[in-house]
Amino acid sequence: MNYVLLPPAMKDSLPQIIEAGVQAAISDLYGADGAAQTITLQATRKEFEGEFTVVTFPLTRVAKKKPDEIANDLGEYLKEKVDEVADFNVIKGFLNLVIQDNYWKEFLLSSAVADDFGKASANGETVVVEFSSPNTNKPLHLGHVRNILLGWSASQLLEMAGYDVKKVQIINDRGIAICKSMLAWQLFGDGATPESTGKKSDHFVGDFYVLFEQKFQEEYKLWQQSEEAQAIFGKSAKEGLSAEAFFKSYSKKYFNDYSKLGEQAREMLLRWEANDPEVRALWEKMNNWVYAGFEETYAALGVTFDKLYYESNTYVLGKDMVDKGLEMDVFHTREDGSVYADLTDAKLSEKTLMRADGTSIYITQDLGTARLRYDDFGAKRMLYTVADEQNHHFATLFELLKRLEEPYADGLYHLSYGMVDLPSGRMKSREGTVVDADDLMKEVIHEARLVSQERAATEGLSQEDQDAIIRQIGLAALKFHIIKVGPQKRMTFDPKESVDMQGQTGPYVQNAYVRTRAVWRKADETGASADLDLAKDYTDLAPAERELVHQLYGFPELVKTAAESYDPSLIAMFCYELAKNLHKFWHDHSILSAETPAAIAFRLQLCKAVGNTLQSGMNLLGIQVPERM
RNA sequence: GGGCCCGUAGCUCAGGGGAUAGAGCACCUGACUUCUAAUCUGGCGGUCGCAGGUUCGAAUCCUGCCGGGCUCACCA
Repeated sequence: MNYVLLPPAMKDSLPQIIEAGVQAAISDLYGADGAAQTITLQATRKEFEGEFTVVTFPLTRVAKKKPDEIANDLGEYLKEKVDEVADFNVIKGFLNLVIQDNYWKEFLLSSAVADDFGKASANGETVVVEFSSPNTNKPLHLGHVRNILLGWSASQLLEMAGYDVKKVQIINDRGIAICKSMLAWQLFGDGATPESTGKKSDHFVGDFYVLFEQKFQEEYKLWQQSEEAQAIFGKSAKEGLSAEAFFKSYSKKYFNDYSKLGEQAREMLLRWEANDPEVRALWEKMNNWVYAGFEETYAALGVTFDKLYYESNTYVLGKDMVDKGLEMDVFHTREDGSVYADLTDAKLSEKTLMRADGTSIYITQDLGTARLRYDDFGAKRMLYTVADEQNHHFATLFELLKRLEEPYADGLYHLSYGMVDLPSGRMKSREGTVVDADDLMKEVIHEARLVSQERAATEGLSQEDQDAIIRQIGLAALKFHIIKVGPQKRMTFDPKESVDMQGQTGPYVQNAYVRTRAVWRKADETGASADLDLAKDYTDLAPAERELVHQLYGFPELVKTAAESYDPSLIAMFCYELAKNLHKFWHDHSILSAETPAAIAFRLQLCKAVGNTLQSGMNLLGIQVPERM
């Protein structure tokens, strides 16, 4: 990957320079093959002076000396022979290296201040990122929010790392669930519409889904009193099982075999599949309501997609993939005509891909959809942002595509993430504990408004501008709170903590950015110069200044790492640390009344670079930064 | 039962061979005449689930156990 990071004279990174220097030192001082040694290099702990630390313990064998002596040897050598190394100190076998101020200055003023700092040049590769992918029977909830933030951030990261990213979602727009909403609307809706009720349209449809479940439960409760039901209970219930427990587990069976409502819903699904014009029209009407609602939510979250796939189209796909598999002899036919793949040698199970009646199943569609996306975009990498409950499904899907020798098979990745719990436990739609995405945003924005009202920082701005800022702050709190947790981890979402605006939060980072902007506004007023040549005259960087520059220095590499591991939480942590150091610097040093004009210019440039980097970092997370707050 | 994931401060989370294990919240504490106090200072807080092993060095790697989650459909 080519990073537009350093001017030609600085094309080797500091770790590379140091490593080469240490290897040369080993050859020169100890007569061993330095190039054969792996050098352990790490960031210097902040309680010691220096930026990079060489761990000398592993070198005792080649050097035949004590760690402290080796560290001193190496330190002397590097200080003398490597321009970038200004000084060193040794603590218990750890060699801490201090980098030349000139190097940091050159880096800051020529690279870090650039608007595209950290951005890789295009690599000509396309990657498809799937995320969100909701059902159309109810509005988006907290679980979707984590999914969307992860998928979006991964997309932004990949883009910054040089990829051409296509953001897609597959919308589950068919099946029994939407039929339930449709039926409830038909039976109990009385011709109501989102307009007539003033409800947000996806919530309107979701409410009918809930209503269906209510009516179904009422019907079910009534049926449980019947002789038929009691007979079944008497016959099928195991010893000691209460009626309540039995009927709870029997619900699905009741829906399929006895329920009037169930029968009607299933009939609607059949009519849908038979392309019944009336049902199709209703289906389109209700789905369009849902889409309009989703659109609002996506817009509020600030996400967009390049292409939408609909299951009503893709559920027929995959049959040619099955044929291909049969031809290649990686899939096999059973006696009843059904098709399966034996994946037991890959520590997976035997997987059916086609029923005896020739109809396909879920995973078959996914085979076809993967191929369709490849045909659409030519992407050899595809990312699926889906909760970890589907780990096995994706392992199976990827294995199948590999055996089919699909050209993109090696570039498939399941961006798996842990589900979101509430402090009270798991979210359950049946128990009404699901946190709605729209409500959530409303709440954090409300909270941001309250905090904002105690301050006067945005006085003089139009109401519209103030509202926009408040929105940005509230959403920053929410998004940062979710994205700062590593994807793999199941997370507990406490609504109280999600509206925090102090400490390790989005608004804290935003505030650091705002400060870097405020000082530039003031500089414009007072006519303070930020001239680059003037800034170069600054000497003797303060520890807080080198710390900031050093941190900026790591950003491009971090973007690369985060993109490769699809882990936005790394960026969130970086933004927080950078903001923290900016705040500390701000507190300890004056910028516009620094000792010399050169110091003022340097610090202004430092603020600019930090501000730009905070902005890029936050944008990678789908978070905006305001100019004032 | 098999497979995968998780277990670190009261709570939410970082760290995934290297120095005395870190942040934030909460609690206690000090700092606004200044470029934004949504900030900064100090304090309190730990058998890194348990037990073995590998290593100069283990929260980190290996093995076994304990606890939690997900999954192993001709459901989606």
